[in-house]
Amino acid sequence: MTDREIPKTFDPADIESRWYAHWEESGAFRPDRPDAEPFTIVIPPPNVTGSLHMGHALDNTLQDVLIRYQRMRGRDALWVVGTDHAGIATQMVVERRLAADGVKRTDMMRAEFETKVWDWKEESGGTITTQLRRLGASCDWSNERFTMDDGLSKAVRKVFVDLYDKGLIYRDKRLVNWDPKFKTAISDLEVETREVNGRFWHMTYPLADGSGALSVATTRPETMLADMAVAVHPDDDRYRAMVGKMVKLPITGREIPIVTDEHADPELGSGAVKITPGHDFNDFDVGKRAGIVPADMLNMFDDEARIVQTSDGLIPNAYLGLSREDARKALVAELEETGALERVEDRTIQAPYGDRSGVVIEPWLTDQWYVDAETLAKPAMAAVRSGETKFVPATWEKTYFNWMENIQPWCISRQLWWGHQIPAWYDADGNVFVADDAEAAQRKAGEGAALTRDPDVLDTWFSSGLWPFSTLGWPDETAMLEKHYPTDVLVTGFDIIFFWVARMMMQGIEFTGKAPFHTVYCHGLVRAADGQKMSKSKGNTVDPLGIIDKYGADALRFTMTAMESQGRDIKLDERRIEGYRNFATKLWNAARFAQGYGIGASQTYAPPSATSAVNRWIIGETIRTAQALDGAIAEYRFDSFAGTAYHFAWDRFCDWYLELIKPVLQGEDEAAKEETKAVAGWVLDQILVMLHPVMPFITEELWHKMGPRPYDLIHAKWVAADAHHVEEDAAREVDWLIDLIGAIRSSRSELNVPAGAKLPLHVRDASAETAARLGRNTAMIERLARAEGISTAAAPEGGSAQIVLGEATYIIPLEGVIDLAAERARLTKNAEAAEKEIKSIEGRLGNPKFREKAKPEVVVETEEKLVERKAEAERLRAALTRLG
RNA sequence: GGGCGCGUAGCUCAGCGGUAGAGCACUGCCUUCACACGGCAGGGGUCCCAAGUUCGAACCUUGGCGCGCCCA
Repeated sequence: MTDREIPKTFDPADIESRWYAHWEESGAFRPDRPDAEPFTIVIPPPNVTGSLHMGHALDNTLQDVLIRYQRMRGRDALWVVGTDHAGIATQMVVERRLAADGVKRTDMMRAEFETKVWDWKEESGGTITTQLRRLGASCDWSNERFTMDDGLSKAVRKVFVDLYDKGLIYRDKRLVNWDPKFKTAISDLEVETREVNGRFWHMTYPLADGSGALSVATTRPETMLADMAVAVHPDDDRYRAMVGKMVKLPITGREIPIVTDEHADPELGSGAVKITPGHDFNDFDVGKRAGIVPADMLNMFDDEARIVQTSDGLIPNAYLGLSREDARKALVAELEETGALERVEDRTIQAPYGDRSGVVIEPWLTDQWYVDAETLAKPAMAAVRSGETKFVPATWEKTYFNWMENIQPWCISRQLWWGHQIPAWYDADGNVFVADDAEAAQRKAGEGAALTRDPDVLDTWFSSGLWPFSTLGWPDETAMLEKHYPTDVLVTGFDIIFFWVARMMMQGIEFTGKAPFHTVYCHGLVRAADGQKMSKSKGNTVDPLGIIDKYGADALRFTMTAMESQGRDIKLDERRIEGYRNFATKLWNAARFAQGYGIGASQTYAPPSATSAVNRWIIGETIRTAQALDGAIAEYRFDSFAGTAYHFAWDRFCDWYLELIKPVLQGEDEAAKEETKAVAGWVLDQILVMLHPVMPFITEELWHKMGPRPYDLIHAKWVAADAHHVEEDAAREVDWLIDLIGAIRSSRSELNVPAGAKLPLHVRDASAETAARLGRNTAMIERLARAEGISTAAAPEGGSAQIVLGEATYIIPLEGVIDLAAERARLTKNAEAAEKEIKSIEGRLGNPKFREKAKPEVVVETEEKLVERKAEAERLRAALTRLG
C-alpha cells in the first residue's frame, strides 16, 4: 500500500494524535498573517485543577469551529488559551495532598505553601490543556497564560491600585457570607440557597420591668445569644404600648429594646421578631436603622462558627466553644426547662450553602475589601444597550440587565493563601496604604513606618475579569493588544454570565474604554440522555475522553456542533455520537471510492469547467451549501452548520452524485470521464474544507490522502461562495432526474418487484424537453432505476406499473408479474392524495378575500400548484383506466 | 414573590404567518463491484388546551394546564 492509499478501515486514534502533533509543531494554529484582519477569541479559562468534562467539550468545540472557519477565510485567527488559578479549589487540592502525608497547611510558612502549590501546578496542572489537545482545539499554545503568571499578576495589582485610587475599591466592615469550612469570605454568587426541612421555634421574651412578655419566633434559636433588639411593625397595634420598653433575654439576661421596623411582618408568627444584627443580613439593616453601628454589633461566632463570648460577656460559659448545632440543642433544652419555649413547628426554610464547601454559610461581621460594582455596572449595561456588545441568543440580555440593575457591592477579599495577595499595607495604627509593591507603599507611608501586608488574596474572578486584555499584554501597550482587543466572540455557558461575563464587561470597559467582545454566545448545559444534570455524585457523567477513544474526536465534535441550537440544553445520547461516527466512516469510504477511480486532489480553487448537467448541478449545490454555511456561522447557528454540511456530503454527494457518475466513470467517453473526475475531485475537496471546522482530523487526513498538497487543510481557503456558478437549468434537470428515479424506485418497491430485476421503461406523452433529458441521462436512469432500455414506443399490452411525473407517464411492463390489485391501490392512493390537495387549494382560491389580500406571488404560486396537481390527478386516473 | 424559558413523529430536536421536517428508533426488501458504521423503499404527528387577530396560525395575542431554570 502506498502512503496515499486510503486504508479500508477508518481508525480515528491514529490519525488524531498524528495530525495534532503536526499542527502544533508546525505552528499551524497561529500562521503569520500580519496584514490579515484579526479574529480573536479568548477561552473561558478552565480551572487549573480541572479535567475535561462534557461542558468543556461543547464550549471548546464551538470556539474551535469558529476559529478554524475564520482561519480558513484568511483572518488572523487567534484563540487565546490558558488556565485559571482557582483559589479555593486549588488550595483544597494541595491541602488534601499534604494531609495525606500528615502535614497541615498551617504547619508551614505561607511562602512554603505557595511553593507546594506551584510544584503541584507544574506536575498536574497541565491535565486539562493536554485534554483540550485531544479534542482538537486549535489554540495558540505559544502564548498560553495562567492567571497567576507575572504579567497577569501585574495587571491585577494595577487594577486594584487604580480602582482604590478612584474610590471604587474600599474596605468596609459589614456582614459577609462566611464559609466556616474554608474560613474565608465568599461572594453572594458563591452561595446557593437550598430548601431544607427546618423548624420554627416560638420563644417567650419577658419584659425587663416585669409587666409582661412577648413571643418571638425564629428558625435559628441559638442566635438569641447575640440578640440586640426585638422589632415590631410600626402599625402593629398589639405592641404599641410595649415599643420603647426593654426585654430581658432568657439565658444571657441581656436587656434589649423593643423597636419598630417595617421589616417585622405582622402576619408572621406573633408579629414580633428578634434582631441579631451581627448574624443575619436583614437584622443587620434593622440594627443600623435602630442606630447600632456595625462596630458595636455583637458577635457570637469564631471563624469556624463555634460560640465565642460576646463583648458584653453575657453568654454562659457552658455554651462557649460549642458548634452551631450543639449550641442549638443545648439552648433549646434550656429554654424548654425554664418554660421559655412555647412551641416548635416544622417548616421548610431556605438555607445558604457554600457552593464549594457544601456547609451552611454564616453571615459574619468582618472587615473585607469591596468593589463598587454599582458604579462599574453602569457603563457595562450601556455597552449592551447600545449594541456594542450583543448576546446571542438575545434573551440573555435580560438576565444580564436584571442582575446588573440589582448589583450589590462585590466582596473581593478571600482568607486564603493561594491567589493574588492584596497590595495593601497597614501601619501600626491601622492606616492602609495601597500600592503596586512594598517599596511604593513604604514611600506613601513615609520612612520608618512599620508596614504589614494584608494577608488576604483576591477573589479568583477578580483576575479572570481581566482575562480578555491581561492575556494580550495589558497594562503594557503591546502589538497583540493593539491588534486583537476588543476580541470578537466570547463563547460560554449562560451559568457564568454573572460570575464572569459581567465582570469582564465592567473591568474591560473601565480599563480599556471598550467592551471586551462584540458578541457573547451563550450555550446551554450538557445533560445526560434522560435530561438529568450530569454530576459526579449521581454517577451519570460521560467522560469526553472515553467518547473520543470509542468514536473519535471528530464524532464528538460533530455531535456537539449538531446539537447546539442557540442555548438550549443538550441531552446527550451516545447513539447520536455513534451516528456521527458513522458519518465520518461514510466520508472515508466516499474518498476511498473516489480514489479508486483515479479522482484526486483538485488542481484549481475555482470550480472546473463542466458541461454535463450532473457536474454543473453538483458544482451549484456546492456553492449553495457554502453560502448556507456562511449564513449559519454569521447567525451562530451551529446546528444548521453541521446539518447542512452533513446533508450535502451524505445525501447530495454520496447518495446522488457519486451514484450518478458511476456510469460515466465506468464508461468509454474519455472526455466526459476527465471532466467528471475533475469535478468530483473539486467537490470532494470542498467537502473536506467545509467539514474541517467541525471534523478537523479526518478531513486533514483525507486531504493529504487524495494527493500532494501545497499546504495543510487547516490553512486551505474556504469555499468561494460565488453565485455565478449556480446554474438553474442544470439544477432543474437533475432535480427531474432524481424525481424520476425516485418515483420508479417507489413503485417497484411497492409492487414488490425483485430488487435486482432489470425491466424496460416506456414513456408516453413526453415533451421534447423530457425526451432530450431522457436521451442525455439514459445510462444513469438505467443504472439507478434498474431499467433496461428506455423507449418512446407504445408499451406492450398487459399489466404494467405506471408512473406519472410532470407531463409524461412512464410505464414498466410487468406482464404476469404484476399484482394488479396492488398497482391499482397504489395509483388510487396517489390520485386521492392529489385530489385532496386540489380540493384544499380550490377552497383557498375560491375565497375572494384570499385573492384580494394575500401577497400576489402567493396567489400565483397557488394557482400554478393547482394546475400541476390537476394534471397529475388526471394522468393518474388515466393510468388507472388503462389498467382496467 | 419577581424574572426567563420550554411543551411539534416512539425518543432527541429544527421550523416561528402560506397548510409539517431532520437524526435516531421502527417496518419491508437488498451480502448491487466505496461503505451492512451500508443501500433502497416505507409507516408514523387533533404541532399541550381554549379563545382571539388574520384571506390563512405549529408560528402572532390573551388565558389556562404541565415542566424546567435563575433571582429574592
